[in-house]
Order: sequence, then C-alpha cells, then structure tokens
Amino acid sequence: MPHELPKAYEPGAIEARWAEHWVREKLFSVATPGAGETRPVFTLLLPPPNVTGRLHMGHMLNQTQMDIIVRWHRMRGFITLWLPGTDHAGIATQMMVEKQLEKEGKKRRELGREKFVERVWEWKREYGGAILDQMKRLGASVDWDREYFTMDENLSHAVREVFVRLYEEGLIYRGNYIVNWCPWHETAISDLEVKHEEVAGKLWEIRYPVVGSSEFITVATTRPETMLGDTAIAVNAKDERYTHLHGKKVLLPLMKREIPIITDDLAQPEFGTGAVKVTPAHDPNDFQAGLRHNLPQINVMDEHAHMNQNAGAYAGLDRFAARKRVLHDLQEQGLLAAEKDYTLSLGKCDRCGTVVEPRLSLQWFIKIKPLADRAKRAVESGEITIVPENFRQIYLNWMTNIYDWCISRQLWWGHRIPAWTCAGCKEVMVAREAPAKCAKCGSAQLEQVADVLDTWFSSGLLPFTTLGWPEKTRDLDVFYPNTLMITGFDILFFWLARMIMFGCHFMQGHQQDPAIKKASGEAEKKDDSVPFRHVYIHALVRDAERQKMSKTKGNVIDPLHIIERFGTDATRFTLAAMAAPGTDIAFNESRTEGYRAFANKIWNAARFMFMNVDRIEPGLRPGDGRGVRPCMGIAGFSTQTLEDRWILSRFNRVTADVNDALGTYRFHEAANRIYDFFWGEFCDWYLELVKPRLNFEEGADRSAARIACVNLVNLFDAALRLLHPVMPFISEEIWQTIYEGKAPAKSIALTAYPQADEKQFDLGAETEMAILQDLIVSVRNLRAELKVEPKVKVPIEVFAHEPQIRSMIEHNQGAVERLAGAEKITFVENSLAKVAGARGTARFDVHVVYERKIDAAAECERLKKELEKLERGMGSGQRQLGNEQFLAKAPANVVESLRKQQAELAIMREKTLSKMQELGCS
RNA sequence: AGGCCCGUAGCUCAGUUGGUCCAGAGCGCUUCCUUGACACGGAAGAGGUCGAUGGUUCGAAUCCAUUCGGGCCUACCA
Repeated sequence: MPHELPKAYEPGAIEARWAEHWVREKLFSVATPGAGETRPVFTLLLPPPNVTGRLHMGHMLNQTQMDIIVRWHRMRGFITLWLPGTDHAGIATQMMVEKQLEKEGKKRRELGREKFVERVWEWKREYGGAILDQMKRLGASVDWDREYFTMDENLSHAVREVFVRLYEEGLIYRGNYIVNWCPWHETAISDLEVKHEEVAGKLWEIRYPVVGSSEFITVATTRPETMLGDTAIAVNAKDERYTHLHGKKVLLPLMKREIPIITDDLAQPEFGTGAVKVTPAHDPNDFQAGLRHNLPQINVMDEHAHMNQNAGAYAGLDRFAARKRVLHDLQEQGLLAAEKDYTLSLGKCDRCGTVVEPRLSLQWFIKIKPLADRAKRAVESGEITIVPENFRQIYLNWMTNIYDWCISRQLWWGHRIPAWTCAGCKEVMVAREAPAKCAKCGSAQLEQVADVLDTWFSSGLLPFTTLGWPEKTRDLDVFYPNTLMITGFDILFFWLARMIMFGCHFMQGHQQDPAIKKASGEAEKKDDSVPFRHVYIHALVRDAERQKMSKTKGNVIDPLHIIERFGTDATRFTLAAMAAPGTDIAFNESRTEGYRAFANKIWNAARFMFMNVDRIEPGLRPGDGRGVRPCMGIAGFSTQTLEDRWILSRFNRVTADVNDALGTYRFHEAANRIYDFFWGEFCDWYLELVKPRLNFEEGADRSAARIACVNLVNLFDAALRLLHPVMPFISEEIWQTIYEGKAPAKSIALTAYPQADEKQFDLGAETEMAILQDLIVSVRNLRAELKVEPKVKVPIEVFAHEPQIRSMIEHNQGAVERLAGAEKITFVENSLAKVAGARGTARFDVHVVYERKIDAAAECERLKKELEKLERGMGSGQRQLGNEQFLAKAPANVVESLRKQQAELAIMREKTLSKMQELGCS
C-alpha cells in the first residue's frame, strides 16, 4: 500500500477521475432482470431537469439525497435503477431560442413554425445536455444507458396515446372558457403558473346611469378598461337598496350600450356599493354569471392584451393605456365617483412576470375530478406514503379543491395536440395518427390543431412511459411502481400530483412481478397502479441569511463554485448534514469548509494506516474480501484489547443508527453519526490508543502490531463502505488504494453496506472506555489548571472506587500515561476528595502531583459553580423521588436510573464540599 | 380569506414517539501546543433555562391555548 499520498487531501483531480471511471465502466447500468429474479428492486426516477437548466443548489440537494439513497440500496443488494433524463420545458426553451433569434434580428413568426422547431432541436442538441454533464461530474450513480428526453419518439407516441384515450373516455374536452392568459408569451397558462402578488392598487367607483331615470348605479372595479365589455350590472336579490331597479337597464358609459340590471349572488351587499359590473369575457366569476343569465360575451382584447375593435374608440390601445384613457374620459363625463387605495392580489406570469389577463379562449381541458379522486385515495389509503407527513395533508387539500386543468398552450415547442380540424365542416377529430379524411364530411382538407400540450402533461407520464408503456414490457413488470420519488415541494402539484393521477389511471390493473414485489418487502395486497410507493419531499436551499435564492436578488450560490473550492464530497456532506426533514437549508459555506476538513481528516487517517501497514504487513488487504459480500458487523476483527472491543461495539452501534436514519430519510442524522464516529471516536481515541502497538521496538515481537494492522485495515474498509453513499469519491479513492488495484470489485459502490451485528455490541467495553476517557480528560484538565508545561510528565495518584475499575486502569496504564501526560500512576487506598486540586467522579478520584500550587481562588470559583450545578440536579431529582405520584406513575426504569443518578450526584457533592472545606473556600 | 412552517449558545443549525436531553454540534471566541497521520491539526475552556404568557402532566425545549416576531403555500372576492 503506497503511502506517498499528499499530506492534504486534494479532491479536484481525484473526483474527476472516479466520476469518469463510473461512467466509462457503466457501473450503474441495469439490465432488465429476467423471469425468476428473486432479488429486491429499487427504482427511482430523476426529476428531469429542464434542457435549459444549469445546475443550482436545489438540484444539488435533490441529487445528493437521491444518490445517497440509491447507493445505499445498491450496496444492500437491491437491483437499483436510477433513471435519468431531461424535460423539453415548453415555454422556457421556446423563450430561450426566441431570445437567441432576437439577437440575430429574427422573429419566430417570420421563421415559421417548422423552421423554428428545427432551430429549437438544434439548440437542444447543442446545449440541452449541459446539466447532465454536470451531474456526471457530481458522480450521480444513474443508469446513463437509459437516458431519456421527454420528446423522444417513443415518449411522444405514449403522449398521443394518453391524449386519445382520455379523449375517448370523455376526460378531455375542448371549449371556450376563461383562462389565465400571458400577453407576453401569447399563450394560455395553467392556474399553477400564475403567481399572486399583493400590490397597492386602486379601486375605482363608476356611475352607470339608469335608463329612463335620473338615478345612477355605482359599481367598483380594479380593472376599469374591462367595462368596455360589460354586458350587465348585477345586484343581490336581497339587497333592498336596489329592489326598485330590478328589470331596468343602465346605459354603459363610453360605449353607449344598454345593458340589463340582473339579480345574482355574484353581487354581495356588504362589498362596496353592493352593485357589480358583469364582464363575462374578462373575469371568471362574471363568466359564470354570464352563463347563468345568458349574457353575451364581449371580448375587448386581443392576444397581446391590446384593445380590439369591440372596444370602440379605444381599439388598438394597450390595456393599461386604455385604462388611463377610460378613467380620464369617465372623469370628464362626471361618471367617476371615487378612486380609493386598495391592495389587490395581482396574478403574474410565473416566468416573465407579465400581469396575467383572464381571457376567454378556445382551449383543451382535462376533467380532473375523476382522476383526482383516485389519486387522493392512493395517498389517503397509504398506498403512497409521503414524508414529511405535513405534505400529505397539503396534497389531500389540493386534490379536494381542484379545478379542471387547461392543457393546451399556444406555443410551437412541445407535443402537438393530436387533433385535426376539417376545413370544410369544422369537425374536430382526435386520433393517434393523422386521419386521411374527415370522418363526417369526407373532406381531405384537414389541419392539425396548432396548440401544443402543457409540459407537465408529458412529465406526468414518466413513471410508466420511461419503462416502455404503452407496450407491455418486462421493465414495467419489474420496475413499476417505482419505489421512491424524491422532489421539492415547489413541484408537488405541477408534477407529483399529476404523476399520481396519470399513474393510477393508466396503470390500473397492473401487477408487479410477484416474486420481485415480495423480495422488495412490499405487501402482496398492495395496489400496483400507483407510480411510486414512497415520496420524500426535500426542503428549499436558501442562502446563509435564509433568503430564497434568486437571480434578481443576486444571492444565488453556485454549487459548482462551492465544489471547486471544497470538493464534491464536502458539498454533498454539507447538504446531507443540514437536511433535517421538513426544514429549509440555510446554506452556510463555513459548514462546507468544516466538512472539507473532515475529508482531510479521513485522508490523513488513511495515510497513517498505510504508513504503518507498509512497514509492518506489506500487501495486507482487508480480511477475506467480505466487504464485497454482505456480512454482519466486521469480519476478522480481533478483540483482545479494550480499545478493540470498544471500537467494534461503537462501529456496530453507529452502523445500526446510520441504516436506521437512511431508512427514514434522516440524512442529517446519518451524516452526523458517521462524522462523530470517524473523527471523535476512531481518530481521536482509537488511533491514539493503538499507536503503542504499532510502534514496536526494533527486533521485538511484532505479532501485536500485525493484529493491530489487520484490525485497522478491516475497520477502515468497513468505515469507508459506511461512508460511501455520502462521500463517494474519497471513500472510493482510499478503498481502491487499500486494494492496490486488486480490489474484489470495480468500485466500492458495488460492495456490501455494513450491517450491525448485535453480537458485536459490547456494553462493558463502552462503559470501561468511558471511565478511561474520563480519567484521561480529568488529568489533562488538571494539568491545564496547574499550567504544567506540555512536555513535562507528571506523576498522578488514583483512587478507584471499585477493584474492577482499578484493574481496568492498570491494564490501560500506558494509555493514561501517554494520552494524559502522566509518568507514574500510584493507586491509593483512600478517597482523594479532600486533596486540593483533585478531581473525581463517582468511579474514581485523581490527583496530579505537581509542586505548583493551584490557584485557590479560581479553584473555589470552579468548585462553587460545580456545586451549584450538582445541587440543582439533586434538588429536582429529590423533588421527583419524594413525589408519590412520580413513584407510582413513572416507569420503573426511569425511577431506577434517577435513583442511581442521585446517588452519584450525592457522592460528587460530598467530594466537592470536602474539597471546598480543605481549600477554605467561603 | 384559509392552511403550513419556524423562533434553542455571538452566528448557522440538531434534539425521532414528553423522562439519564434544565440541552448538543459546526463555525466563531479564550488559553496553550508545530509531538513523524492530519495546523483543513491537537489539548483545555468560556458561552444558552430552549421567543413570551398561561395550561395539561408525577415530569415539557418536546403536548395544548393565547400572544409577539419571521417565512412560505393555496384562493375566482368586484
């Protein structure tokens, strides 16, 4: 084992090398298991990043968590499929290419649809893979052989199939409805793509003259320009102020059109004047009211939100210019009754920020209720579990109050709707392939509907379309339902909910291969139509000040920049260690810096190991290669010394904790356990304790050193495997180095994950070790207080409360001398409690023999503090023990441990008091 | 309008079903140490009664209510 490793760990080159190795060797490619497969299966779909995407912290967190879970499963013997791909991202990509064209002075419409789409494809081929390349560098252990793109021919075929089926089932319909319209993108967008913002606006009150009377009705509006399309005034039937006007008409100002006064619950007496203008073509509520009263729908705007010919004198004006003009004209005519400050919630396009205009237009919709009901049940019944649990409720609420989904977009880039219109009879035909002639009139003059589908339509199908649907494939039998979905809450409704709806609907009746289902630990009766069995929702990554990262704020932290400085492993570790389920992550660079130090610590521990093994047992490799095959605990570990028994026990406990934490997505707990074990136990104590065995005298018996080396290598090998899912690169590098190119597997990623062996738990060793550590720390502490020169060894006196403790300390005398800087240990027969400057616990007293007088005042101060603490503890404990209710109701083990604790506190208090007396503290 | 989350050391955060957690970690801070794995290191230490109030309980950072402060999501109120 070469130990000419650099002194400091340099992640850059090492990480790049392994990332490339993993891809080149196709280590994570999964062949479809044949019939008779009995291994468990784990399937995870990568939420497809947009082709326009660049890796940001959100991706990094998402991918880190997925990769940890995926590597963990793979190492536990699951057939593990992690499926990568990219999303065509309709609006985003079209915009990107339009901007590019703009720079060339070209416009989309001039180019024409066909040429434009070809341009987008070119762009996609050129730049669309950027984010996946970044993923490769991160070491994401996905199956690159199965990479997909949402507009691949097979996936597009599945999209058409789904559309046609839904249409045939009556779940897709087309109609004129009010939709959210983005005038900038010139397309309809779904409710979810609208962001509401509270803004300080105005509420204008306008007077409409009642026909045949000198009266006016005053209405209030935030969008006065829409009055040009008013087709009625509504008042509430119960509102007595207006009873006398029922059935009358008003003259619509500016347009000089007579419109009726209707009674409808749309008008609420408490609001404003209680009368409301009705504009069916420009407001969803008014639209509904219009249907109830058979009112005409007058659309006064075009697709750019400019006023059209229906707006009379205002035609051609932009909507906001028209608003100004309308207000001005009303004012002039004395019809503007008031202008009041008003905070309104303004809908803006999620992507461009343009104020969304509710607009009447011909669109395609999915009748969502039947799909949503089924999707709701899937979560309610526990077929799909969601972690953290609060998202479950959010999901269910949303599914309950859901509206039909507008799926058509007036874009060019995307899956074109498989519907054709007959030029002759206007018949609309939905079909899998272009029909030759009109089904109704026989005309061959057919034109495909121009609209494309909402991007989320196709991504909602991915759990089954990526596995070959609509064909009945073996992949579907094996990998559907997916095991898990890890994603952010921001696309809970956009994507997650849609996948569940589509999955449950189209995979109804599907059955996973029973043998695989059983092996994977799923109950036989579980429904297999769901797209995935578990969902983990991860948090948002914020900046160090907890602010949401955004380009406009300029506080975006570039993960690649962080990686460059600290390494991928350290960055991953940061995200894992900070990812407590349900809480956002305030990304803090200083943490990453700390975890780079951790990587360095591991690196140097490895150097230390190599240095010794090379000297003592060259060619030594871990045990019998058990690391590749599953085994409990650590094989071939000798437990002759206290530190060996102790570290083996600790390793097994940590292993149990880490496995447990990963199983419940407590990434932070897994990371922290590993960190504390590796640094705080393995490096700080174990390595220090084995050093004497390794540093044997020239010519002396080296058998103890040999055993120590074997232990060291076996332990290190196991610890690297434990670490690997979180820090794949450094663990791979050191692991490969241990085997010097003769590794039993192509990668540590293909070895077995450690499993705890209860037989290797050793409570006795842990207790003894704790006492030994206490003793050593006490002596160090005394030395510091006595200001003993670091290099000076001091004699110490020890009083052990029990013979076993004395014998344990005797056995480990060398360790105490070395680690505490003691040169001679004298065991005394009586308590040292009264000796000034002695320390003690309920197990032992220790005293450093040193001529320098301790600072009595400072010592008194310290003792006083300690006494206070002890008495506080005793006080509350005694209160409880004196409480009959407590004795009666608290569990026996709690009472027992409290008694024990109290007894120890009492001893400590006695010692402290007598010491204070001795020192003459006041 | 409805719903959700957070408020624990100077800073950033842990603390799973209430009990040995009246409390931990990292960074920062103080003192000391370049001892052949590591100064991206080692040793010792200071520092918080868990936003506030009230309640439930034998027992609460942990459950409930109210309140203050911060953040988020959903919604067709003119």
